[in-house]
Amino acid sequence: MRYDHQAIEARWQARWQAERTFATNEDPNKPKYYVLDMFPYPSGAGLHVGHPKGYVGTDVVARARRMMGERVLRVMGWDSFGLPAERQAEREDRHPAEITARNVATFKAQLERLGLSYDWDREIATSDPRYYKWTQWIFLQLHGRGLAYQADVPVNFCPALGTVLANEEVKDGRYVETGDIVERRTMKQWMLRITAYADRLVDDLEGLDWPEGIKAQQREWIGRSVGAEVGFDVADSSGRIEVFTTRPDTLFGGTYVVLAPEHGLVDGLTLPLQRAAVDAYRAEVGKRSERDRTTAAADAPKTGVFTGSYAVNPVNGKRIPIWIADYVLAHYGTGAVFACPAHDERDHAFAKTFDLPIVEVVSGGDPATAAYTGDGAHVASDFLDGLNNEAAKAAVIRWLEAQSKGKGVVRYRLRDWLFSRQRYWGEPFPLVHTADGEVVPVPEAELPVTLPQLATYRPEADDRLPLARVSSWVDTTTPDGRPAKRELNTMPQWAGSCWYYLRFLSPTDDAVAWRPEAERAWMPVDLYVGGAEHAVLHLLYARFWHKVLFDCGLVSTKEPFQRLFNQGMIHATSYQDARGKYWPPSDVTPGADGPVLRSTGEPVQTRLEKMSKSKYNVTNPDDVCRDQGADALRLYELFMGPLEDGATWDDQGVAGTRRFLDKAWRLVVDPETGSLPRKVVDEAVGDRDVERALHRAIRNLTEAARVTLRFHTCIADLMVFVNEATRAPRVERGQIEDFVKLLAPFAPHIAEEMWERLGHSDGITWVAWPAFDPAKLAVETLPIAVQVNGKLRATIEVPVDAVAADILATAKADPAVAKWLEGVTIRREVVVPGRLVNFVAG
RNA sequence: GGACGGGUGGCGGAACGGUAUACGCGCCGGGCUUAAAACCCGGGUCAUGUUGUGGGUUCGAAUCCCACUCCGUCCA
Repeated sequence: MRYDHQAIEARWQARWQAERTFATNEDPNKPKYYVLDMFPYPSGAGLHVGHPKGYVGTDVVARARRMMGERVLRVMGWDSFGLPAERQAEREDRHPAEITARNVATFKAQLERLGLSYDWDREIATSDPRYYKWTQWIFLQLHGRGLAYQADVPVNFCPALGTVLANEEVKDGRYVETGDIVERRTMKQWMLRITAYADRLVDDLEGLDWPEGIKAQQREWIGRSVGAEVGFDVADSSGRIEVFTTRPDTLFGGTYVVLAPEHGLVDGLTLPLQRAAVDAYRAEVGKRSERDRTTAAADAPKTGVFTGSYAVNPVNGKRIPIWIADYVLAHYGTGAVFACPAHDERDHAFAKTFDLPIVEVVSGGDPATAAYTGDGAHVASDFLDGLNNEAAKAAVIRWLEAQSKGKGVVRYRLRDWLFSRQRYWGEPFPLVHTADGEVVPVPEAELPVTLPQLATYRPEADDRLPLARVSSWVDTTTPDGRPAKRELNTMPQWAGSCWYYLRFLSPTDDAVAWRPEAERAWMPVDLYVGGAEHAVLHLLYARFWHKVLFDCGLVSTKEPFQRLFNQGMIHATSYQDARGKYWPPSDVTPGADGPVLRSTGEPVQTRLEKMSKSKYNVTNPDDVCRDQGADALRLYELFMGPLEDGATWDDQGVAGTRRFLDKAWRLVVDPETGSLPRKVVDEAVGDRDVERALHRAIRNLTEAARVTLRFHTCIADLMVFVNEATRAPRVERGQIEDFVKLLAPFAPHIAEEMWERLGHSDGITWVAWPAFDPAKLAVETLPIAVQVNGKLRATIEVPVDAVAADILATAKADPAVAKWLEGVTIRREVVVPGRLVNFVAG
């Protein structure tokens, strides 16, 4: 009786579905655990084996924790609004909803085949009117709090798509998804005031159990800098230069001012004698990209030109020269800086190059040789003398404000969120516009504002928005009966994913977005797993909405996602010829010096890349499930290495985990008889190796499911158990049962089958997790390494309770050790209990 | 240019101050078999060297510290 993965997997999946095995347990007496996968955008391409890596990891956590007696919320849904479906709809001349439904069905079938223990009764899709009703409702909460506003803003307009894109979607003048050209246009757009929450978005990162790198990226994205805006009067003129600085405490050391070459005041400040040099410099700088200018190393040669004019340092009245230089950028800060070469590296390099004065105002360094940016007592700074950096900053800001020469300001790199798109396949805004320009919210009772049917989704030459084409939809009335037109923009794709984790709490309730008691019962998300590519945008937007909802009293936690974990990407080998064309592996064959094209013998380059259909390096999980089984695939996904690391797909690897399952199967099913092997017995056997292997696995697995998520070593432990149990002449039935329980989170189908064959009829999902017994790891004797001067010379076996003196005596008696101790004086004897002894001799 | 990871057998990785390479892949040899697949067993003794390179701390460093170097990811 061989292990027939297809029959077993089909059978148990059917049974789980029929019995609603994974329906969420809401027993309030159990500890709660909300484990969430970042839900996918259901693309037309379907899943490849890279997608489910995180899902399998969370499934192990969910299944293990259920067995540990916790109530687990484990759900899946679809981020199903978005441009790709709209474009696919154009190509196929079908409705985006139809395309989306088809893609969702494909994704869902693929996920179901993996045996993931989702509570499918809670499935949601952001493009479902029952869902986006509430997205619109949340928008109204933001609107009502003054956090949504319209503004004429320069936007990234993509003519090919007929829509505006967020900054994050544009790189080097092109849409990151398609490579279409993007241009700047000024348009009236909806904005969300995320900047109002900037401080809290930075500060509340503190208590989150997130990877440090992700927190750092969010902080950097928000880019809070605390400093001052300081006015420098232009000498002999009425002009004034506004300067932003994070180091106002060093104002007394300011020896010149630098403007960006593009700064509006430059023309007026340039004296006739300097005109030619300034113009030439500006022309030169114009040729360099901003990227170039900021990338220049701190020690790169500094360039710049004196304008001929002087400014007055507001703190000491000194006349200081005004320069222009490319290291100052026009639209960063105010486009102007005051330079304190003693305490800023770039200013220092600049001052050295042009022989400008360097005045030390913070003690602790040597300004003649390098800028000192650390803390220290201020000197030569009048009323700041003796203060440290922090105190001096506060003091100088107070002084500037009192003198009306400046003020303390906090600047952010973060901009308000451009929230409208000129697309069809997104949430309509629940707003109408009256003829006199009033914006009126649609009453909550009339939500959702559903999308109308359109004949075509293609952008038209007149740049009219898609929704403008349906006048019966556009023309409406305000609640008090005045004629009005509906808002024609739709929301960006980020909208739906900003709050989906809340909808999962009561997904079928049409009366509320989520039930408050369910929110209190489950939030926050205990473990959120997804790709690091969402480090900034999705996670920042969702945190922002969550905080607004918190302020509205609609959620009880400040933050939505307590622990964040990023799974690594799966790569696979791709083959590219000299022209850059990709070839499928079937067209490539090994040659004398590396792989070549089968057809022409032309050499091809191999690279490890992210899986992608266009690179012909995808592996479809359906194929793996068919050939090796979902259980073998699940095991391999996790066995490849640490969950957070990238890994390379290798078909041989799945064969390995499949072999492991075959071997495990034979522990429970005798291939000859089809029943339990004779070696599995009910009485105690007392095989310490088997027992130790089992409890090592229990300990490691328990820890992995609770904390570490280091499942690859757990699988190794399960393999060790199987190897030990296979080798042993007799094994206790209880040990086999415990092993099957441990296997269940990883390979649930085969585990269910084995569990049933062991005589249990009620399924393994809710069976109690095995208890770890440290005594079972105990041994009678221990191998002790014996080192002489740190080098291993022998290994001795001693009783666990041996005292140091006995261990040393045994060690010295060992011939291999004695040889090295002959004729030398032992100066020190190091004994590490249970580990080693080291003789330091000389 | 900056930030964050990371360089360990032929390969993925384990160990994260105490016997470096658990577990798996591949390869080689042997067994079983008429043969193959599957499966099972084995892959070294002593010495020396050895975890990207160089230095430091320590009785002892893959592990901690410093410098360098290379690779990856993100940000500019």
